[in-house]
Amino acid sequence: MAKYDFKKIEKKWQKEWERQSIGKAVDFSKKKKWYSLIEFPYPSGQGLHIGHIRSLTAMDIISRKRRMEGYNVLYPIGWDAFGLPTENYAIKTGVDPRVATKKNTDTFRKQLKGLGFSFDWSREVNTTDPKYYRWTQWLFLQFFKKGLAYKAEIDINWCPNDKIGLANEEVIGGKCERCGAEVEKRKKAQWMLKITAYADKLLKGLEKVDYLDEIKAQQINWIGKSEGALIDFELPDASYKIQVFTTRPDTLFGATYLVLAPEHELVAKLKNHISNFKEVEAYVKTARKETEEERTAENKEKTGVELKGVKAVNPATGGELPVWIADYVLAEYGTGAIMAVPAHDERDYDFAKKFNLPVTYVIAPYFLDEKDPPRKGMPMVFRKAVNCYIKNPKTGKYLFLEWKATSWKGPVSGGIEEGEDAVGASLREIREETGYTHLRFKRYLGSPIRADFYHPAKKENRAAEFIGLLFELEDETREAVEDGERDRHVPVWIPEEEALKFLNTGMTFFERIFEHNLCYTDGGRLVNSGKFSDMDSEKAKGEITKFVGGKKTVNYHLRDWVFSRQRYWGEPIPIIHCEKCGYVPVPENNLPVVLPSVKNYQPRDDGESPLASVSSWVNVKCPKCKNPAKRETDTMPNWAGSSWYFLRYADPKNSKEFASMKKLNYWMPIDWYNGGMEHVTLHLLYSRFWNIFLHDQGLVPTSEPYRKRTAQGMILGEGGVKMSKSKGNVVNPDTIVHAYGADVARIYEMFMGPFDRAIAWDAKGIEGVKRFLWRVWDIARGEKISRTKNEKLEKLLAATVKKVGEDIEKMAFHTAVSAMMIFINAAGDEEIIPVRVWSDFLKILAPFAPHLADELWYELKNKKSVHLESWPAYDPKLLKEDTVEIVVQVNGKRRGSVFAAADAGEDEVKKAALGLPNVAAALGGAAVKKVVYVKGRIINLVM
RNA sequence: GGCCAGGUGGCGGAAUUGGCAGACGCACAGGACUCAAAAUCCUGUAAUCGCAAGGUUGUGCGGGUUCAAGUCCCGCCCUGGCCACCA
Repeated sequence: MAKYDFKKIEKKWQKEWERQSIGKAVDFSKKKKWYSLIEFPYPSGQGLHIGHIRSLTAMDIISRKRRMEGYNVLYPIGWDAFGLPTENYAIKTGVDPRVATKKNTDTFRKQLKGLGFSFDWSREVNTTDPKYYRWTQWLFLQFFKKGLAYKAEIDINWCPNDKIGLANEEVIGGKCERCGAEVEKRKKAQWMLKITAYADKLLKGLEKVDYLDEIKAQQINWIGKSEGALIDFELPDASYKIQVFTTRPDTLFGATYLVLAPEHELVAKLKNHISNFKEVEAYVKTARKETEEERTAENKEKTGVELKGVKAVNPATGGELPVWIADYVLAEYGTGAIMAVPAHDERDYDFAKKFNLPVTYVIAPYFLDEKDPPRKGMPMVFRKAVNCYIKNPKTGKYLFLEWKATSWKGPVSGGIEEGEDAVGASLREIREETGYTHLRFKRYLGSPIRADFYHPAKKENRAAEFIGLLFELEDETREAVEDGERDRHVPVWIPEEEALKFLNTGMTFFERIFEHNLCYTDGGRLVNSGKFSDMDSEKAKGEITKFVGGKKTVNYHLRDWVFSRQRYWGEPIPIIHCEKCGYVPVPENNLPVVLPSVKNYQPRDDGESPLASVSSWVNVKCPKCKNPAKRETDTMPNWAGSSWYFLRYADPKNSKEFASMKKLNYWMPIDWYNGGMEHVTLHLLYSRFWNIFLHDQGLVPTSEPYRKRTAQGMILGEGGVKMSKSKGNVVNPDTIVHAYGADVARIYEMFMGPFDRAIAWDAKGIEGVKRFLWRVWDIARGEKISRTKNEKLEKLLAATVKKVGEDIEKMAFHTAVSAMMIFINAAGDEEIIPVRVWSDFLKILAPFAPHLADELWYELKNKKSVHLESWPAYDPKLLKEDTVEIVVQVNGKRRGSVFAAADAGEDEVKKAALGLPNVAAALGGAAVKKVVYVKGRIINLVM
C-alpha cells in the first residue's frame, strides 16, 4: 500500500493552488462577497508562533467553507512590521530595520505558505512600506485637519530603560509592558488623538455589532462611562469655587470635606489663603515624584494635607467644610476634585478614619418586610428606633432578649421618645427591659436601616429607621424589671458565634460590630438629608442636583490617545514646526515623509527621537511661509498602521487614495474578524475609532468596520505557562510540519480543545490526529469505494455533514473533528463506501486538511480541485431514525431500555417498559402512579 | 475590590440547552501479527461492592425546584483573564 507521503503531496497542492489562484478575491464579482480577517502578524525574528496557526487555521477553515458556499471571499494577509523588537535589534546589532524586516517577512511568508492557508497573496500589505505608510500619514493629517490631532504638554509615562514615552495602555501595573522597568512621570509635548470625542460613538456602535459578550464587556469597561453631576462648592473667603464631579449627588448631605488632586490648579491660586502653604507645597512635590506604581499600590495608606485657612460651603446644608489635597484623587479624571462622603465611599472612609474627619450617614439600606408588608388603608407612622447590642467584656458574650411567646431572640430595642437622643433612648430601654444600669456607650454601628412593615398589635403601618448602637457592660448592677416586661421576654447572654447564626437575616447591625469598615456604598432611602429624607436614593440623585444648581454630566475613563513616540522605527508624523505658522501639515503631494537612514538607532538621552539628529532631514522650509522650519521628529505608535490595514486590503495597490470608495463599498464591512483576546481593548478600540472617524468624513462606507469579532484562546507551554524564549518552552511550528505535515498541524491545533479557551501544548495528542488522517488515506485505497449503496453510512454522513457545518459556524472545531473521526471509524468497519458518500466526506474534510482532501479528490477521477466544489447538502430525512432506543427509568433511575418506533405512543412504550424484568424488579409490585414519556427519548415510571 | 470566563475520569475535553454523564482523542492494560521491536488492528478502561447478572456512589461545596439537574434557583469555595484609589 502506498505510504502517505505528506511532504510530497502538500508541496504539490500548494503549488497547484497558487497556479489556480484558489485564494484570489475578485473585486466587484457578481457573487456575494465575504471578508474574513485575522490580525496581521508582527514579523518577529523568531518566526511564526504556534499560536498564530490557531487563529489563521480557524479563519482559513471558515474562508474555505464560504468559498464552497459560493461566496467571493477576501482572506488577506500582511505585516504589522513597525515595532520595538526590530528596533531594539537594530540598536544592538546595527542592522537596518528594513533589512531585518525583509528577512523576517520572507520567513513568515514561507512558513504560512507551507501551512496551506488560502490567503490572497496578491493583496499582501506591509506597514513599513512607504507606499503604505504614505497613507497612514495622510490619514493622520485628516485627524489633524479636524482638530482631533493636537499637541499637548502632558505628563507622560516614561520608561527609563527603553527611553520611550508609553501610552497609559502600555503601562501594566506601573511597569513598562515591554521591558518591565518601573515607569516614571515626565512632562513632554506629545501628539494626541482625541479618541474621547468618540467615546459615545464607540459605545453606541457596540450595540449593532456581533462581538463575543466578553469582548463587548471589556470595551465597555475600558470606555468606562459614568453618569453623574457637577456641583459647585463656594469658598466664601476667596472668590473661587471648587467644582466636583460625583456620581452620588444623593449623598451630598453627607459630604464632610472636599479633596483636590495635588496637581489641581486651585492649589497655586489659593496660595495666599493657605496658612500652611509650605507643607502643602512639599506634599505636592512628593506626589508628583511618585511613580504610578507607588501611587496606586494596593492597600496604600491614604495620605493628604489639609489646606488650612480654606473653607468651602456645602451647598445643601450650608455647613462649612475643610478642604484637603490628597493623591487618591486623580487630576485627570472628572474635575480633579471630589466631595468626600466617608459614610458612603470606601476611599473617603479610609481617609476620614486616618485623619479623624466626621462621618455622616445619609443613606440607609431599605427593607420591605415581605411577610408583613404595609397594608393599604392603614395609617403610616414614622418612628426612629434603636437596636442596642451590649457586650460583657468579661465573658465576651452579648445580651439579647428571648421572647417567651415565640422563643425568637433579638436585640434590646425601642422607639426614641420626644426629647431623647439615641444613646439616651438606648440606656432607658436597656434598663427597662433587662435591668442593667451601668453601661458605657462604645459607638454607632454604621448607617441606619430603614424598614417598612405592618404592626399587627398596633394595627398601623410602620416606617422605621433603626439606629444600631454598641454598649459595654461596666458592671452587673441591675434594677428590678417591671412585670409587664418580664412576662414577655427574658434577657440572655449569648456568645458571638451563636448570635451570628440566629441573626442571619440580613437586617442586623450585629455583624457590623466585627467589621472595621462601616461604609455603606449601595442605594437605599435618604436619612439626615433635610427635606429629601426618606426619598429613594436613585430619585434623590436628580432632585438634589437640581436643588443645589448642579449640572448632570457624563464622564469616561477613556483618555486621549498619546500618539507620539520618540523612536526611529515608526511612521514619521507629517508635521512641520514653523515659528510663524505653527504646526503645518506636510502637503499631501509631498507624502510620504520617508524615514531617513540613520547611523545610530538609539533614542537620545534628551528623550528625542534619533531622527532629531539627522539635521539634513529635520531642517526644511515651511510649506506656507517658506521660512526655515523643522520637521516633527516624533514617530507614530505601533497601533497606527494596524488601525486601518483592513481598509487597504480592499485596494492595496492604489497610489491615488488610501483605498477607493468603490472598492471599500464592495468589500466593507469585515464579516468576521478573529484575533487574540489581548487586542480586544486597544487595537479594536483604536481601529474602530479610525473607521468611525473616516466614516464621518465620508471616506469609508460603514461606521463600524467589523460585523463580527471572535477571539481564540492562547496556546500555552507544557504545564500551562506562557511560552517564552526565556522559559525555553517555545514550540516551533516547523518541527510539527516537518514531522507530521501541515494538515496534521492544522487539525491538531483545532482538535486540542475549545477554540476560545487557553490550552497547554501537549505533543502527545498529535499522534491521534496523525492516525486519523492516515486512516483516511488507508480507507481511500482499500478498494471499498464503489457505486453500491450503504444506507448506514449515508445516514451517518448526513449527520456528520450537519454537525461539521454547524460546528464550524460556532467555532467548535474540536467537535467537528471528532465528528469526522466518528465517521472514519465507522467507514473503516464497512465493506462498502458509496462514492457519493466518500466525495461528500472529502468536501467537509477539505477546509481542515486541504492537501490530503485534494489528493484523494483527484484520485476519484475529478478534474477540478475539491476546493472549487460546493459545500455538500444533506437530506434531512436521513437524520431521522425509524426505530429509537428509549431509556426506561423507575423513579428517575435508569433500569433498562426498549426499542420502539420513533413516534410510538405512551401506552405502547409503557407496556414494553413494564415487560422488562429489571423494571418489574425495581417496581417490586408497587403501582405506577405517574408516567412521564418524552417521545423518542425517555420514559419515567413514578411509583 | 469591580467585570468576565471556568471548575466533569489519570489527562485534553463531550453532553442536541432539563431527559442514558464521560462522545472523540491521549495515556494505560491485555490480546493479534512479528524471531523481536516499531507500526497497525482488536478488547478493556469513572469509583466502589460482586465470580457474574447486577447494585451503590459520582460533574468544586452546602441547600432548593422538578417525575428527572453537569445543565435551572439561592448561598459559599477555588482557578484563570481583564481592569483597578475613575469619586
